[in-house]
Amino acid sequence: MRRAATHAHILEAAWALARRDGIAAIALRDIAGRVGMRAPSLYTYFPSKNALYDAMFAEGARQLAETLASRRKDADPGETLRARVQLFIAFCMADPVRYQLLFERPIPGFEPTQDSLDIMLSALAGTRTDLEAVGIHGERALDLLRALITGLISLQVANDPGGDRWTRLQEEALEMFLAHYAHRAANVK
Amino acid sequence: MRRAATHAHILEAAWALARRDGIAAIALRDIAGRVGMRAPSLYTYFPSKNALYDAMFAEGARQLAETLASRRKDADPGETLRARVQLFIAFCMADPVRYQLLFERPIPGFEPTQDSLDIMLSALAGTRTDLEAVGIHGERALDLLRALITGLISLQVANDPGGDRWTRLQEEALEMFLAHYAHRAANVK
DNA sequence: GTCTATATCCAGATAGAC
DNA sequence: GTCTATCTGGATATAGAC
Repeated sequence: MRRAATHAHILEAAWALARRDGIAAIALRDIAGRVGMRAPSLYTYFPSKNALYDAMFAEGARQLAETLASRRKDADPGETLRARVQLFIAFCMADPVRYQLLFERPIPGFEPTQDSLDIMLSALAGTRTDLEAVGIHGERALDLLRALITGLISLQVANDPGGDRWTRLQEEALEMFLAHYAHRAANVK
Repeated sequence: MRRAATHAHILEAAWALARRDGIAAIALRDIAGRVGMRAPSLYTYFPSKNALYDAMFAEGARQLAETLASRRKDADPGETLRARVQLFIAFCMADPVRYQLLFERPIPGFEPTQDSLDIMLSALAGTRTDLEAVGIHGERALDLLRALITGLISLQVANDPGGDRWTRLQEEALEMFLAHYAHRAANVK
């Protein structure tokens, strides 16, 4: 359908502008301009600006789900976990604006719908499984790993965009995390 | 002077509104209303809205500097480091909007002046010293510790405001970090 | 110093013609 | 489906009277 193509075209324009001006700064006028339309015509495709944001969120979440599902599954579960972390960080750095939309709350007044959040949750659900495969269980461990990864990414995006000052620490960070739990397990024995 | 008092009164009103509506959403009308003025009168005290933001930034940075300078200095340098981390996290959680202004870039078009940034830098300069006191040197270690703390705080603020799901992990996180470097040092020997 | 009035600009959203 | 015209509401900032 032509309609679906135009729909996709509008989303594409929105992403391009978001990457240029920031996700919160995109204007319907400009998006419309990019696809050869006037602003009111967008309302044929999206009932509101927040609906457009929600479609962007859902699209990003689907991309993340695909990316993480494609991770290399190694016989060594530690390698599988490493692959997940590496893919996740690469995904975030490949498009910082997408990262911001998915993991921060950059737009006052916008919250993703439950449907879109569900896509995100399903994308992230496998982390627990990969962690348990290396013998690490529990909510605390999951939260600590998330904090470690989040910290690396957010400092990277905020303070050294385009560089690798923090992302290059990812292997060391993961080793530190794994050693911490290996040590705890050994002490329990 | 009356003038200094009014100046402070305006800043106070700005903080109150920022905490209520978000730092990027405060309107000069509302700030003025809170201090019994009309919007244009604020221009007697601040030449622009960004100048007001900059004054808020500088104020927050001064508060951070005071807080960290007051940390307990223990005979055990590990305890001093722990105290610094604990104070820093408590400072951030005590006012998430202030945290956002100081450590994220929540306002499009606003960047703090060099003078204000210098206050921040001086507030944070002691971290390296405290780290070196426990025998941990180098930029990588500093960056990794920063990532760990940043991750805990940003997840806490974003996903469990008012709770302690992540901040309660701070001791474990610091132990993990210290053990990592202790282990590396032992291996080098 | 503070006010009213206004300039200037921007946004999202809707009505209704074509 | 797309357009023009408009509604509604918001903002920062300035001019000039008092």
